[in-house]
Amino acid sequence: MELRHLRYFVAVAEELHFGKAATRLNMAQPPLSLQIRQLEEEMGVQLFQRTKRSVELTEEGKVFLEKVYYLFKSLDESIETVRMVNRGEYGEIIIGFIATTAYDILPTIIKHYREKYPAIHVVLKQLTSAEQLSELKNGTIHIGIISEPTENEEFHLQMIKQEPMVVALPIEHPLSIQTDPIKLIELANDSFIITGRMANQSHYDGVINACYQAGFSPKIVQETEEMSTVISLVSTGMGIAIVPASMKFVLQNRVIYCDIRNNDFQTETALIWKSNNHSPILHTFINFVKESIIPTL
Amino acid sequence: MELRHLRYFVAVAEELHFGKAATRLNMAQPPLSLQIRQLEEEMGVQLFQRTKRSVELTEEGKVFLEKVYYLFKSLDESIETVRMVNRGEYGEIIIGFIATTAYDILPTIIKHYREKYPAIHVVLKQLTSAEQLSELKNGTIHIGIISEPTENEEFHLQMIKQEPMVVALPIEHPLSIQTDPIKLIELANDSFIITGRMANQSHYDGVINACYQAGFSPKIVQETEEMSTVISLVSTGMGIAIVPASMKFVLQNRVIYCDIRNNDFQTETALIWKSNNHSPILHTFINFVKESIIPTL
DNA sequence: TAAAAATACTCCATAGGTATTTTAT
DNA sequence: ATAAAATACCTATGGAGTATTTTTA
Repeated sequence: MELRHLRYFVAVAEELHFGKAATRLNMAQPPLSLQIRQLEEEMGVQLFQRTKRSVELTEEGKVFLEKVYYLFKSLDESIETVRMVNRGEYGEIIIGFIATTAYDILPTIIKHYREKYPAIHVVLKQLTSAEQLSELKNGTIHIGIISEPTENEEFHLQMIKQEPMVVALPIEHPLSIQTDPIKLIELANDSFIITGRMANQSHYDGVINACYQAGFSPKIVQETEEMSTVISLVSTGMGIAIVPASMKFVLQNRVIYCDIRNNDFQTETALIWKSNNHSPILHTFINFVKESIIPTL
Repeated sequence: MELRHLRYFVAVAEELHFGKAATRLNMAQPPLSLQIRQLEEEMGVQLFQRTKRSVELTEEGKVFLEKVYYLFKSLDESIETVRMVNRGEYGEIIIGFIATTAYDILPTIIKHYREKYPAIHVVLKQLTSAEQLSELKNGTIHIGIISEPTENEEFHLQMIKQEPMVVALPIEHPLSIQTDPIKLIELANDSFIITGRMANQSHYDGVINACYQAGFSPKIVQETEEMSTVISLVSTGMGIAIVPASMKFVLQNRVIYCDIRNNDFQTETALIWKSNNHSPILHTFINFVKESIIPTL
């Protein structure tokens, strides 16, 4: 049995006339009759009641016609789905991200991406930058959102955000009433809260380095896993912290965020993916981020 | 696109080797490669990642493989369903029946028929014998269960039950204590309750005729639509009735059923269908009734 | 260099065409 | 008499085979 037989069957079933069906199929009547007979023989069932002068569907034929309509519909949908996969509009993407992006850039990207590509199943995995590199390698995530953009021939990068660092102060801190940018050296005697070097290496090293440049070594009283925990501890008055500007909206009634004077210490957020991954879904996602998110920064 | 392309695609997708797939398909490798290329061209999508030394499915190919498995499964099921229609095991049968069979023969038939042919949707329509003949003609029922078997070249008949008539007496009736069969002439002065001639012509005429043969004309005090209403009225003491023996189980605590002496007045129940209807479901049903019900009578 | 897919070509099975017959209205 | 499907026979497309080349691990 071939699809040809089914196409011919539908034509004859709809026309109920071998001659007209043949015309519609751009073929002659005898081969059409032959093909229908072949189909009936293979199925072992009479599909049409032929009375030389008129053709009608048997009960078997009526049931089969409905089934064949459904089959062709399924086939068309299958092909369309495959084409969507090809255009990066259908499938699954597993996205790794660092915790700091969860409050700012990630929700925006995912919300708009889901709206534009509703047939793609998005899986989100919160990981450190280092973990993302290893998961990219073994294929358990397709793309990462990291904060330590280090160019490399194995991976491609796309910068998506550069933001300045700000100082987070408990509301009772003496500097919290100051409206001018703070000089880092003013914090030389403060207690610092910071995410651990394991959890966020670039941030840890960045803070240490910025303080060193300012002429002091920060006194670290507490390390945490998450940036949000840092803010939470600042709010209790345990100490101060240097955090990306995007954290400004966390606990803003109990924590004061101050800009840093002459600051060139920034945190950079980038997309990262394996350079040999040519999956259309991945590249649709990358292009989506490039086109829709970056211009709004 | 033909089913051939899909069959070949499945073979290559499962073997991930054109040579082995060709062997499995009992064909040579080059035409197989050609057919797969044709399929990819028609779909406008790469299904395999060929690297001369190894073949693997692309993301598109993986999705398509699942869809194609489903398509072949649907096709197989469709063909099997059509064959079931052909064997009279799938579809719908609309059965007309007279009210008297609803208490006895009909439930038994339908219960066992449904068990044996669960894929057939049974529709039941209670109609008079006359109504069944007209509904058979216009095709709104497929088979009837009637009580006026009149042979005819347009219809075929199959007797399914012959049962004697009995007398239904209210419990307070003088004859109700009698255990011997009643002579009809003993009922000459009784009030008769009977189903109307419109509702059940053969029964009405049969009762009149039986009384006439016994030497009297029955005094009819009430006509009803349904035989069960007749029994109900008998139970109130309004009068007596002559009913088929199968009614014996209705209201048996308040109505006494007595056999009739030297009785040759019987009610006959038969299947009836259009002689030009060769639907397998219909004939499966007829054969089922012949084989399973008649031997139990 | 060896294994596997792609090319190049050849062949023939069968889908499809033409002419005609059969059959029912 | 006519319309429509079936039959008989012919043609040719393209599916499949054989031989060979290309490619890469």
